[in-house]
Amino acid sequence: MNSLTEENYLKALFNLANDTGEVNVNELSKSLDIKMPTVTSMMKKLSKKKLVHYESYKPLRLTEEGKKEAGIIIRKHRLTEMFLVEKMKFGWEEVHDIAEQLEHVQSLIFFEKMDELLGFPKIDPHGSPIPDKNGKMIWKEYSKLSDCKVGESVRLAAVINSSSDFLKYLNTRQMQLGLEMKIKAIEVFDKSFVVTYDKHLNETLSHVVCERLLIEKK
Amino acid sequence: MNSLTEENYLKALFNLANDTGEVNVNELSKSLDIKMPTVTSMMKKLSKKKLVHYESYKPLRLTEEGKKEAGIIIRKHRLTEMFLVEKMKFGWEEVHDIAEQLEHVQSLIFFEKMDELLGFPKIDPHGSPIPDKNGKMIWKEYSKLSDCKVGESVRLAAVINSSSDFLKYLNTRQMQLGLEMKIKAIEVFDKSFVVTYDKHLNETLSHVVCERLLIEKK
DNA sequence: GTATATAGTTAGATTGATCTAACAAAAACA
DNA sequence: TGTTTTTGTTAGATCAATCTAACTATATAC
Repeated sequence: MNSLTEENYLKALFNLANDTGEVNVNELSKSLDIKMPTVTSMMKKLSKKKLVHYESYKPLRLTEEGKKEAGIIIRKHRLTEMFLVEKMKFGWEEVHDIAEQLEHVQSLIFFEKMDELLGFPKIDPHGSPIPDKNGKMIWKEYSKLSDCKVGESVRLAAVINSSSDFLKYLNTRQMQLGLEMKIKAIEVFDKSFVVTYDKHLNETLSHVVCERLLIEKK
Repeated sequence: MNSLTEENYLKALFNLANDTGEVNVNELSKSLDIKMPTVTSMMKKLSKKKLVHYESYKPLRLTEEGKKEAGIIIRKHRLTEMFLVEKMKFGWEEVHDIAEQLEHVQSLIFFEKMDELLGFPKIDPHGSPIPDKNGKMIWKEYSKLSDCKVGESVRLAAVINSSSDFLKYLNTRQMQLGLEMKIKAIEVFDKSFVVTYDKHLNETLSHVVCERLLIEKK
């Protein structure tokens, strides 16, 4: 059994891991807002528990067991977010903070029941995949809207870094997952996009926004 | 903000309080399975936070503020139990342990949403009253089945000390809140009751069981 | 009403999670 | 390549929550 604190370290390691699965102590420290010496000592502890590969001055890596544990926590988080949106009628911009607390509930049956009531969803309200019971998660390869070209028709599949402010911004523009839109123009000087969807005929999206919108091409 | 640990002490104090609101250090220690010196030091801490009246060698009492905080935790616990039973289809014998974890979630809006979805229930699945947002709770005065007489017709209104084993015992006998039954006989030697309800024409209930069943007379 | 048992407190140690200060290694820079 | 900056580690302190051992006050019992 891992402590709540340990769970937070595992989750952060999982989320920060780059393509090779490596995370620096400094990144982790910043992400958790915990000073580096504290992080180092926790890494030694998790290393002793065989959850993290730790060697002095080397980048951190989760072990297979560590990945599994982290994946299960993320599973709990995302199932909870889905439950909050689908069954409790919260907005997608409200659920992150609540899920952050519920993800530490130990009762497995609680989350299995959620899963069942939701019909075993594969993605959360922000389009992120929900890991299976073994913590395994399958990432679908989406493109960023910012990498698309003029004239393309796309479907909004997921959002990156789903902060409340960003999601509220999308809400005010009636943008939600599944939305189909067409790229009318791309401004050269600031890389902003002009798109059309539903009743929005000329909505301008800044480059910052387009980088956070993941889409499927139609 | 109180720590999870502090919340557990407050809740225990609330639940153990007798009619005068007093609790002994020893009782609290046993109830929480925490040694007495630890309890003493926590009481000094909560006293500094104005949540408990503490004087050396005197019984403990929650302050008004302490009662409020404790009441709110119990509100969260009982709303959660109700939600788990009504909306997530758990059995009443399964929900205590899960609610024990969820009651520490800080998000107030989460519990207000539960309350709303449940239609603002006044009692939990075991018949215990749900405190209001200020932690205030109104106890209805019920009788114990064990205090009733032969021939009386009663309605099951609540159960005391709703341990999983006890509730499973009731389940196997198709006993649930609202059940109407008639007392056919009381055995003198062991104070067991013979009752009739639904299709059960001669169900025998031990004295221990009858003491845990709270009823309204019809 | 003294002796004994029970309940409660004090003192001091331990563990987990954090910090700061000081130092060491690795990376970036010039 | 040598210096500076950034990153990471070690050592030691602090705080919350727990414990045991030893002591004290209150309650119970004869």
